[in-house]
Amino acid sequence: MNYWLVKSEPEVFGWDDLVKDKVAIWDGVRNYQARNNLRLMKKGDYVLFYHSQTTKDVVGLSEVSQEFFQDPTTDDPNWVSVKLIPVKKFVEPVTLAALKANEKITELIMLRNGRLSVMPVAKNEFNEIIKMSKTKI
DNA sequence: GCCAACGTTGGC
DNA sequence: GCCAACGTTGGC
Repeated sequence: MNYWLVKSEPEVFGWDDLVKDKVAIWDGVRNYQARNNLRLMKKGDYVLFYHSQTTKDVVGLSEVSQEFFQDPTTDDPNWVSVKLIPVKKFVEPVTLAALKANEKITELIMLRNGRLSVMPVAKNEFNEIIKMSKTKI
């Protein structure tokens, strides 16, 4: 099983929207690196859900419910989507500042490349983030 | 609102 | 194939 993190602007599509809709089609990705990561996602992989721009925190855990398929918002076969379902809202959101301050979190791509919207997370760092969220999975 | 970082585009 | 210019993202 692999671990991932996706970024979303809550004003466009936030955690509450995911819960309300019960499933999200993760479409509109137009970046090759992010696209490559979408293609590597397997059903059942855990996906951290991060709110960019506003609160800048990881707010919950989601899961891949369907592996990649043609992005329905374009006919260009370069672009793919996956489906995500909510697993659990974090008891305490994990802020970007807290991630930066945690010495155990060193590889997280977001801390170096602020622009990538879909990225892998190392297992030990994933576990650390879950621990920081005070949430039982 | 500004600016840094980075990806993409297009001229050569 | 290189590199400058430009656009976009996202933190501050």
